[in-house]
Amino acid sequence: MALDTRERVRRAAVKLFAAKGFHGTGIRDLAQESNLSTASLYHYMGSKEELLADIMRGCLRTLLDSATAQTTDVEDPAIRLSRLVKLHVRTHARLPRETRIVDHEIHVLAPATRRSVVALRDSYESLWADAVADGVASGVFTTAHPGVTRLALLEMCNGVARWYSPRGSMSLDDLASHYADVALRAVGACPQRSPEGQSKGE
Amino acid sequence: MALDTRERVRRAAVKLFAAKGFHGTGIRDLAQESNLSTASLYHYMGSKEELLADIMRGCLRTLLDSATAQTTDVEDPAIRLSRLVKLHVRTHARLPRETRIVDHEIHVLAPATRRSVVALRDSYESLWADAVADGVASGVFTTAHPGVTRLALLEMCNGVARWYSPRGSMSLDDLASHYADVALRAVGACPQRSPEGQSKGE
Amino acid sequence: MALDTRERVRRAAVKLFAAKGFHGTGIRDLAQESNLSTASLYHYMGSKEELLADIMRGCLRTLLDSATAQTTDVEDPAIRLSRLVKLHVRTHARLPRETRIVDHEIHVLAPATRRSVVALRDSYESLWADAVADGVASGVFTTAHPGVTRLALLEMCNGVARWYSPRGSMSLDDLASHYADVALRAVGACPQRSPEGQSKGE
Amino acid sequence: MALDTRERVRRAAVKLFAAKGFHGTGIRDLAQESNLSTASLYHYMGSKEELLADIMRGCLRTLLDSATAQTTDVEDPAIRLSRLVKLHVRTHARLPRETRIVDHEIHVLAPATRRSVVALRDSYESLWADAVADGVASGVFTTAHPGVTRLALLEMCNGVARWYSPRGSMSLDDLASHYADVALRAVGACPQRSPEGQSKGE
DNA sequence: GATGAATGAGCTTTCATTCAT
DNA sequence: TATGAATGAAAGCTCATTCAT
Repeated sequence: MALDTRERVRRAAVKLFAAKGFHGTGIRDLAQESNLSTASLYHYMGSKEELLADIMRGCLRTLLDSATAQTTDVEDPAIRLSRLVKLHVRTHARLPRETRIVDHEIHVLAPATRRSVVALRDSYESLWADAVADGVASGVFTTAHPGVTRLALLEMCNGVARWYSPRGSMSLDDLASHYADVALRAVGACPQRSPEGQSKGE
Repeated sequence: MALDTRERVRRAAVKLFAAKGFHGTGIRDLAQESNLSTASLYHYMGSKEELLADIMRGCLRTLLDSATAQTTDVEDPAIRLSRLVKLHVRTHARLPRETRIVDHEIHVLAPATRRSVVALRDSYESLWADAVADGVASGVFTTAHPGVTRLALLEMCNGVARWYSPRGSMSLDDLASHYADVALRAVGACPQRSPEGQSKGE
Repeated sequence: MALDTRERVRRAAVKLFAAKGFHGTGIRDLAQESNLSTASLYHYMGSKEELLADIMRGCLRTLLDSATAQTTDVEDPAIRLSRLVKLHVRTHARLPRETRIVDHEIHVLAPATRRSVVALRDSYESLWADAVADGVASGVFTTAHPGVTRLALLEMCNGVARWYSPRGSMSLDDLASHYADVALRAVGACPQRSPEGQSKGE
Repeated sequence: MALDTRERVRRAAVKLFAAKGFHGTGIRDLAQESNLSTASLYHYMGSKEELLADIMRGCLRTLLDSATAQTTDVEDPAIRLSRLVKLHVRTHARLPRETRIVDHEIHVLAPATRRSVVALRDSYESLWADAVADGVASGVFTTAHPGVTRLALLEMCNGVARWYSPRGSMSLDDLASHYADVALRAVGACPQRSPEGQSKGE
């Protein structure tokens, strides 16, 4: 099954933006990597910046949708946080380039576009904030600085995208579970009675 | 006390590289921020890339020297790791822009320069690796994947540079201690009997 | 017949490089003379230096090919030398700008490019050297310093590019014949019995 | 005896202008070659262009003065031409860099300066023109195109600066005599009865 | 006499993008 | 759909020169 041209361009952009940065990647680099002329490129994207924004929004939307699906109607804040962490870690391990782009290149976007991306990110992070806040409210979590804790946990998990290798010694499931444990400990929950079994889902 | 021009240029670069990225920062931006003409800029730097490399090396050397000073002749691996984490967190909280530049812009450097910077970073990280390895060897730490643990901890601490604000609710000392606790837990040490009192030093 | 753009650029470069020198000619001068923007210029050339090298190689290749065609299978060294001189003079009179560029700007080229151009020039000059050497070997020529003689003759003929004007009082044929006579005298041959009739060809 | 600084600058300029061309030589190159700072350079020269003009004028004035001294009050046009050629050849062999600068870089000069240099050159060349004209008028020379002949002879001799090496197989005296012979033959004089003995003088 | 500091103007080249075909 | 041609703007950097010290 031949790869859709638009998708080829997207992948080229993901590869190059992650490796050399948005400003370090020229339109000619994208064209070459996509096996297209620079002019043809513009049949498949609006502008370089829109291409970047599309990648970011796609990544964040997937994350947000998955996270929403996995936490909706889940009462226990510990289970919610655990699932969020596992999903986040898995996503950053599997799509390190997309997630690094989201993490590193937001400053590039023009204000209007940036707002739309940041809004998505905020929606996603509010799932984390809610889980933490609910845990604190119900007495399951104890943390003096919920906001700080949320950010610290998020950044810790983001880091996975910068070092995880599927060829390494650790399985993705173990990794995700390990990070979930660390997170629950960080909010003062008792992860030794694991809130739920190994979740494979994403 | 008037600020040395060379230092003014360095600060301008730190500010702009951190905010807009190396490739997103033009030589004219640097000149304006330094209150210099673009031509004058070149009295105080070799090239834009050398300026970047100098900033990176300066940051890493300071970190390496401080870390070495604080861990040399310290037997206990838990104390060493604790001090490394605290220093790292403090440095990333106090110099978030320098450290983010080190973390984000290494790919920009030409191979030869990159090697020199990476060598410094490796020297620094080997202090972490040694502490973890010694702890494991002496049975104080238990971690199945020392390499992964080191990277995960480093990235967790790096994250501080991306969110910490001195105007926030958490003091730098509390933050550093907190991260040290998390780190010791992550390697299976027992931080409840804190390996040493609150160290204020850097 | 409209002039190919690439050729327009080449002619502009020939005109300007000859008049103001390579380093004295800016990319903006070339663009203006070619009726192109500076950016468009780069559709038709690799770089300013490659444009120069192309001009040089084109000129030398034409000269080499013509010279080879006119001297191959010619036994008599006097006839060969005579033809080489006439061709050289004619070429320098007709294409004074190209030939002056070849003569004046070789030092500009980067080492690798320079080697390729010098190799062409050496191939061409070896035709002269062979003619002289064969003439000496067969006793037709007498010159104590064949290498010096070759260089002196070449430089004498190169000079034509610096002063000949088609509006002057001397026809190109007369000029070429005259130089051939001088050359044969210089190697001690007897040109009064002209080695061949007036050759109009090139 | 230490070398006067002004003279050191002049020699540096001669070396570099000859090797890389006027426009190919930067003020920094000159400073480095002179062991001076760029600012100090301006104590010893007016501007880069004036330095060039000074070199040219110096070279031409020396040539003109020597030529005048050697031909004044000499009746025989053959002797005059012979001496002019010998002097010219010797000068171009001994000072190939200065003479090449005169030959190659006149187009660089601003109109006013150029006029002053060209005036000197014209004065010098008029000695040649006079010798040829007198020879033709008195019937000693026969050449249908005196102007062309003068230019061709001059260029032939100029060529010496581009190839002569003092380490070569030919002495300077032989070379100069040889060129004088060629020149006299070219104007139809009979050099076999050499117009005068070997002149060593310059 | 010597020079670090400074600069406006300029350099060659590349940028992202458009458009006619 | 695809692309050669085209470009205004900007990139990083160097130019020759001046001047206060």
